[in-house]
Amino acid sequence: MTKGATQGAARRRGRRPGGTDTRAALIDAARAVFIEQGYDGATVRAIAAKAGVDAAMVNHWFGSKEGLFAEAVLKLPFSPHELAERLLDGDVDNLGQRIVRTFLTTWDTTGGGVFTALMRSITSHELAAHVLRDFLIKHVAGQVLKSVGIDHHEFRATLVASQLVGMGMVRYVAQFEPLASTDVETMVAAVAPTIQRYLTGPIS
Amino acid sequence: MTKGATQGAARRRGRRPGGTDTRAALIDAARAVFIEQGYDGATVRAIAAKAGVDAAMVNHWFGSKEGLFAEAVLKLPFSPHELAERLLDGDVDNLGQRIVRTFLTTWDTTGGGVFTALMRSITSHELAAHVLRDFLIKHVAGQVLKSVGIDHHEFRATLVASQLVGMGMVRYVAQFEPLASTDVETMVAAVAPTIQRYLTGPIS
DNA sequence: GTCTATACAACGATAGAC
DNA sequence: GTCTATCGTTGTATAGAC
Repeated sequence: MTKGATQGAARRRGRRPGGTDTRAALIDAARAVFIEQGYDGATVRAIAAKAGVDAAMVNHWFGSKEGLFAEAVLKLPFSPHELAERLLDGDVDNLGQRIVRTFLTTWDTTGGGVFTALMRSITSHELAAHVLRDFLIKHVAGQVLKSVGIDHHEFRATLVASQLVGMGMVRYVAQFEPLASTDVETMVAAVAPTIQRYLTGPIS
Repeated sequence: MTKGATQGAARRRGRRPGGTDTRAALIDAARAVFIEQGYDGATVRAIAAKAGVDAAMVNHWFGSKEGLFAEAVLKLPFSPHELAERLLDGDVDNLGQRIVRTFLTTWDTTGGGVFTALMRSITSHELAAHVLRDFLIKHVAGQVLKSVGIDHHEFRATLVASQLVGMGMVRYVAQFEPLASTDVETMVAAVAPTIQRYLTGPIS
């Protein structure tokens, strides 16, 4: 659209003059459209149109729609190493609070639409669930729980994930009130004890 | 819908002999296919084939695919009153346990695919989220929490929902191990205290 | 001159509508 | 059944960078 899809006359064939980065434009457009429409709802043509290029460019640069999806949506907007470090910076007894607070502020500021897109991808595209699982378990949960150093750390990790995912589903996707509009600190007070118990408390 | 007036004598041609109810057969088939494939994945043709009728019948009876979806999926064969009664049959101190156990045994026996379908509908179909929310909050959560009789019952209800939805997402949709394979009683031991605190404990 | 990023046309499949 | 629209994808000619 604003990207200069058709600048007055018909788009010219051939290589564009220097500086344009079709690949990056496609990733930006794909992120937006996948977020809005979901994997199946997003069409290659719509993404290409938003990027101001031809649909064939998707196959040229990413091989397929699925390749573009992997590049655009599954490359999350945060560094797992940074995240783990930030969570571990402090007392283990407050880890639950930091996790809930970080989770909510992160997704609140990104608008929640990204989280919805992620859930939509997971529910409709088996590949996404697998990739996300490996990513989370290996790079975030693994690092954090190794530092906590306690038994059943894999089970505890999935328990933590369950409460966080559910909180995101209710807050961002389904938007059940009043939870969807509850301020972050109230949420921390309510949910952090749950996370803390899953991390370091008795679970059986 | 756009039916009713046209189901008289004008539709004689091709009508099946005695007793068969194409409309009901379509709803049954649609329920199964929508559950299995999600809204986008379910095709009108597949539904019609399962019902043993022509695809044109969908348009005839329900106007469109979306009309059929509304009739089939959003009217679940589900008794909220029964559910609420079953949950309330016992001590309030064990309510968390009963909720987790009922949730898991219900969805475990239906295979988990149904839960996935529900989440898929919610994430991809805004209408479904609204209808489901009203349904749950009004008929199930409302009744249960009124009996518990405590402050902030709406907030508590959404907190409970968040843990249950998240547990289902991890167990049935994303299938994160080991939670996905953990037996029901171990899950109850781990998660019930969370639910119980959301219901009757301090949350702020 | 060579390479390649690009646009365009068209294909086969498949959907919902009529 | 047929029609029409649209999907993801592929083949190919070409404009421009190097």
